[in-house]
Amino acid sequence: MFRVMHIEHPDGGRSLVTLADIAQAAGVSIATVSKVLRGIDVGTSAATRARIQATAEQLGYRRNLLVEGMQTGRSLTIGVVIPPYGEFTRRLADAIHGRCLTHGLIPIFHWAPPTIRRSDPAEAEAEDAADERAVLDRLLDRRVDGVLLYPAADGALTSQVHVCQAQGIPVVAMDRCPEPGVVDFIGTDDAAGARLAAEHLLARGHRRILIMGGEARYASYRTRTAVVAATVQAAGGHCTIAEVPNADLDNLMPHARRLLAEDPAATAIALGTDVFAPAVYRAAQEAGRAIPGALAVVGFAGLGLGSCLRPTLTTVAQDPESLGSLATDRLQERLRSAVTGSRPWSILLQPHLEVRNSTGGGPS
Amino acid sequence: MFRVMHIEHPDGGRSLVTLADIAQAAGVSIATVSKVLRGIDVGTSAATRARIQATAEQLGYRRNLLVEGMQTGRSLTIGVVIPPYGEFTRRLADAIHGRCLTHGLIPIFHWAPPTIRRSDPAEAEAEDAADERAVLDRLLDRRVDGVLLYPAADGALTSQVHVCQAQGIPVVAMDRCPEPGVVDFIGTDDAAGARLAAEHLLARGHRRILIMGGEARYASYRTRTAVVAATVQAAGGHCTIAEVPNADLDNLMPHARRLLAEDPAATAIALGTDVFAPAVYRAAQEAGRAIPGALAVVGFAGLGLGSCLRPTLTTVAQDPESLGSLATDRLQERLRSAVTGSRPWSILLQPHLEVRNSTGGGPS
DNA sequence: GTGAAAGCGCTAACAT
DNA sequence: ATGTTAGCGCTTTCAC
Repeated sequence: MFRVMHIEHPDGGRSLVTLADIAQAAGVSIATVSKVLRGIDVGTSAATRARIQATAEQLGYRRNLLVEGMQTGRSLTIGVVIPPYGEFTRRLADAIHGRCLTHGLIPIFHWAPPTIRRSDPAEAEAEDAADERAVLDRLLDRRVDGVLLYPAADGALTSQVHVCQAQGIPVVAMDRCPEPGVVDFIGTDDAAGARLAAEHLLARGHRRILIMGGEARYASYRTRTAVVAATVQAAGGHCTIAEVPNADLDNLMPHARRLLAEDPAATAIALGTDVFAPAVYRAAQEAGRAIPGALAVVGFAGLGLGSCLRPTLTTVAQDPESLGSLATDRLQERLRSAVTGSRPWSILLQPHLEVRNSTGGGPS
Repeated sequence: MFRVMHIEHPDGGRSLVTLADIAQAAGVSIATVSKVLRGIDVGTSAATRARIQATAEQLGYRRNLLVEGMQTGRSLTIGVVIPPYGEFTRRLADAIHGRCLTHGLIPIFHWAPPTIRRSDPAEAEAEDAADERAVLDRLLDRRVDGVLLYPAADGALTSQVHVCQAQGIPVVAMDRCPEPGVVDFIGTDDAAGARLAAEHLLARGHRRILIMGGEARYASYRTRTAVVAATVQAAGGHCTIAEVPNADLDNLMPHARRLLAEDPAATAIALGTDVFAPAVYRAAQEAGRAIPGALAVVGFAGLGLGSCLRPTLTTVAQDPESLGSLATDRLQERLRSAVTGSRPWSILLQPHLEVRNSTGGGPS
């Protein structure tokens, strides 16, 4: 096979130019070209350096990261496993992507394929786990240098984390933790957030409070529900709690109606997630209860949705941007200090209360 | 459930199992292992095959796609360039990802880094272009097999498309076209959508109609605005048009207010995108105009936002899922038939009207 | 200062 | 039915 080499202007038809091509064109060895192009200073003369740079540029050379990756054992990619659940994860992904670019890494995103929901939760969970496993394997096949994990549930993927660690591939878990203390973890302080929500309602005089909590199999939702309830009760209030599945508006409505009906004397409702808000708003409307007059609502997440709703939703705002940035930066550190450096690291981001109209506060 | 493997690797643990390891353990040659593991039938005996499979499994072999990619010239990855503009692109990305998995490909997403908005549009555009260029280059460095492109604007990236094509890397453009007729393209039929919107308003008796159009430098927005106006005028109606930048709620408000004030006799407004709706809703409220009673609103996009708003937003619904799936499938075809197969392909998806409350129709 | 040479882990012709 | 032999494009000693 012969190689056709055109010398054209920079943007011209660049085909697969190799170091060998440059070496030949510049009259030096491949080794020298390699060193110069990667900025490794072994005392190459300025003249040679310039000539090589120019030749490379002229031939339209592009590094081959597949080969470099194989060669150096560093593919300059990281794997990111995220489920496709909407705005939160999207913002998270954006943040990760941004930080990766500044680190010269490229993230390979792998949202676990949307699982067909089984009626049997255990079955569904098993399937989720299998999916995520497969996904992680595919990432490892690509020889990613590290992995950012957003497990489907707490405790998911522990075995996969071990596989990674055994291979010396750093892992940072986000939002949900596969195995506390064993892997770097960064999440949100749900307890603190729940306290903010509860105290806000208490401060506004509410004592009978509904809690529309998310699925209890997620630690985040468990914590939020429990802490709101505890805080309210400690203040002499009373809570009525419902556990509600993650679903779309239509499927959420029955739950919302039922909960509102369960304690008509309740004057406020705390949500496990902003996602429940539209259903609650509509159910309240159906029941002829004005928000915030007859029912105050506080969400959890800080999604954009909250400011679209009328009245705007008071919510405990999380910070997916920081979550993503910090996780990425941490992973990068692990990557740099090669091996198992310091102890696993575990930090919780503090959410803050975004007071808006659904609790009678805020501007606009 | 999971099997614990205590295979101490001679290499000190860090390095992964290679074909050579398997070959040695199974007492065969590397080539045979390679063939068996890739399912290439050259008449290998069932016994050998089984032995190799078992050994590979036992040693926990994982293929090295970096090497395979270098070797075969097919990295089994595709590059996806998408700007980070929210729900639409997120749904698009999801669809792409899903289809990639079924094709055994892995998408490498690269949303162009959010540009700092320059006051000078030309400058901003130049910057966008530079960003996207860099992004595409990074993808090519990774030796992606193909590229899915969502250009920042029509006509963007044309030179990059040529680079790809010169290298034999298939490109499919989505939603906006770098260069009609030169590259595979799939988009939405904006004209048809605009007609749907206009005819809907006309059918409801509206004759004085406001158009809050998106930035005219995007062909989509230009088309939507022009076709709505033309359709309305053809029916003897009258339009007042404003071009509005893509911005957040606060920055949108002045535009919305101004437009509403400009023709107080107008009874309806057509939006270039659903994103404008919250601002219009608020401006209408400020002006004491009820929706849909005193002002009918029709959006364009079909975002989830529309069903959160009260009243729910009638909108021309696009279909990012189909867009992504079709684009991916098309790229896959190009990948299979190796070289420049058939003529560039260009199709437009038909949007449909989602009638909801903001025009006085629909349920709920 | 620069280059020759030995791989990296794998695929793919060609032998046997 | 299986093994041998070249590479792929690059990095990395270690000579000259």
